[in-house]
Amino acid sequence: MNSEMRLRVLKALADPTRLQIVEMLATCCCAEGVVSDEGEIEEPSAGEICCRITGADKINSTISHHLHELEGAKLIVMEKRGKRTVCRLNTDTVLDISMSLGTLVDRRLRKISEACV
Amino acid sequence: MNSEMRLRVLKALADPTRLQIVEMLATCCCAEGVVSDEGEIEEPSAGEICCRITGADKINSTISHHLHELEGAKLIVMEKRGKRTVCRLNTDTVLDISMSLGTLVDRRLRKISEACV
DNA sequence: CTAACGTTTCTAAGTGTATCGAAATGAGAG
DNA sequence: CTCTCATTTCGATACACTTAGAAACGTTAG
Repeated sequence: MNSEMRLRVLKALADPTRLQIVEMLATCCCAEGVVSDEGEIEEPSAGEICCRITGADKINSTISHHLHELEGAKLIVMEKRGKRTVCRLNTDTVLDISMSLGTLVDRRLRKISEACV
Repeated sequence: MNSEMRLRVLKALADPTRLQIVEMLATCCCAEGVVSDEGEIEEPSAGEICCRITGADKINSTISHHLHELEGAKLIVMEKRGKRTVCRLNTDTVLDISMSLGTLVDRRLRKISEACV
């Protein structure tokens, strides 16, 4: 990850709504691979994310804007499925930025980071 | 680190000038404990940081503002020494935010994080 | 004491960005 | 095709933040 992208990721995370979306995607479905009754991985649509964040029943332009901001920073992946647009966390980018910050200050993390590559 | 503080740290890092300051403090002096000729750890003053970032010979209000923003996010520690104000990185906060993001997506990091406490 | 130095505070200007309502788009249902 | 639903795009407003210059502040040197 180059310097420009690192800044973009940090800017994307530095907003309360967007951070909330990322945390929600991380805990509720993608990281652990939660499986639905039908045996498929649950991936919330933009509208469902909006519902959980704001309580509104329909997606609004604000959440749509934030989702595309996160997509631009490669923090999430969006995929059109019929009428819906499903979203999942891009765990690679989250790990990248975490390691990028951690290796600034800790030699042990630097070794772990190298070992993970 | 609570949610409010996490957001403040991310906002502090999500600015090119401030990120540059943090990276500079991490690489040039504090993380490795670089030692000066006099046998003391080198801690740059606000003016020296400004010089390295902007090339200006004197500190300007913009850099001063950014330094206090970083201090408010506990990313750096500022200490008055006579006329100078020396700065050093607060490695604990950098590690905290790194782990906070990493543990969102990776079980292995969660274990490392627990082991480090 | 005064002068010089490093830094901070104040004030103002300009930029960026979050937010919202309304209109537009696109896909599926009937 | 028409209607509905999920989402995006557009346009406008409001707020926060970066930046910069000038003045003020505290400290050290002479």
